[in-house]
Amino acid sequence: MTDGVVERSRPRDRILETARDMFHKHGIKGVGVDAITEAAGTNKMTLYRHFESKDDLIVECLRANAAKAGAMWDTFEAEHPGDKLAQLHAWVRKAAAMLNTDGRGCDMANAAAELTEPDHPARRVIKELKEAQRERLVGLCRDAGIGQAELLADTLSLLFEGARVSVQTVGAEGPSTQFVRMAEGLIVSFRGTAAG
Amino acid sequence: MTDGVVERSRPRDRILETARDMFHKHGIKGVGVDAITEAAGTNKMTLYRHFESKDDLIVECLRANAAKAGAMWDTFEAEHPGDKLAQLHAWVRKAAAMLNTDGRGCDMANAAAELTEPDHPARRVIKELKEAQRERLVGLCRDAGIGQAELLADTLSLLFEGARVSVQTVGAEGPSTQFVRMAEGLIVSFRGTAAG
DNA sequence: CTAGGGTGTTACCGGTCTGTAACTTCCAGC
DNA sequence: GCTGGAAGTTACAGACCGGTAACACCCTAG
Repeated sequence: MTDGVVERSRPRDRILETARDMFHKHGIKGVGVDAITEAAGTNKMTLYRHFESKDDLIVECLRANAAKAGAMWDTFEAEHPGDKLAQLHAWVRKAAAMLNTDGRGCDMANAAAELTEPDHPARRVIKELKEAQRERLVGLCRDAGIGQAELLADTLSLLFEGARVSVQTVGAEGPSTQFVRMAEGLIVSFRGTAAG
Repeated sequence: MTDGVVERSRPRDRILETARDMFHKHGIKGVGVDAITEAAGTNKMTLYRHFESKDDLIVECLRANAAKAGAMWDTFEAEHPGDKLAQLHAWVRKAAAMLNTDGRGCDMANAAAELTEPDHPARRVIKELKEAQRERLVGLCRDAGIGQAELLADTLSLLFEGARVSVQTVGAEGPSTQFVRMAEGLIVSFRGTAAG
């Protein structure tokens, strides 16, 4: 078991953290609540005292993931204060780094692939959080002075999403190795036509 | 139940077809063998006479999917014989059409998201089939006289893959609506630098 | 008509799943 | 030291899972 995040903290936090890790590694339907609580060093009753159901736990995990991703954006601003173009390049580098360090794709995309029920509570939060991320990337492109900010942001976003999928299907030595080149080329290309 | 593909044909074919449909709609772990056989108008014993295990059935479904996708490529050649560039544009149109008619992503990508065991038999065939598809797209780009054929093919491939994921997470009205524009723009751009 | 293979039926195995009940233990605040 | 709430423990319910055994059936090839 490499899933033993059992530091001493409040049981709810340990459950949430452990669940995030295990859902990410093994998929949502690939992990039972028993396995989560055991790895978290607690028990099932405690889980159900803090979360209404497994579905509720899933939703909370997705929100926690989004919060962590949001914190990543703040580091871009901190490292390149005011320089939006540099932040965009930082995003590209960070994205590429994730492709090489994590063989699993985006948790939200994976969750959407697994949870097919149209009215599953996770589906609406996935949509909501993905849309928020898109807004953030669009804003970055726009503030970087790029004309067709939406189009560039969407293109970069789809490229990254596709690269994560590609890593999961053919591995990190496949088409995803070209991600940085693709992304940087796109940014250059869009900057060229930036008739603001 | 909309999963009733119960035309009269040999049980093995019905099982395979039904399983493909149900795996696609509900995910692999979201469908049990009982549900498949019932929808296929047969029973579990017959399934296990034709397939070694559920995993074996999964693999056969993926291969059948790939075969169907392969047939699609043949229609491009049939509709635009010899004209590789026209075939490439046909691929773009076909890809875009799939984004609007099918809210679920690529079966292989979804399977890779669900089947996390590193040595799952499906993983190697997913990789193998995806690599074959890549070869086909690279070949098309190259025969269309595009200089950096591999890079264009990989870029288009990642874009499409990402668009399918996007449809699954935020819906068909999200960034995927721009797929054709992105793809066509890329082809134009790569054709411009086609220093053959 | 008959033989035999493909198919259908029923029942079952052992395991796992989410979720709950009833009870005990621990520990911090007063 | 006492108390109250949070956490742990055990057992269980009810459903579903993949997979198998034993047997009855039907339909076609000879």
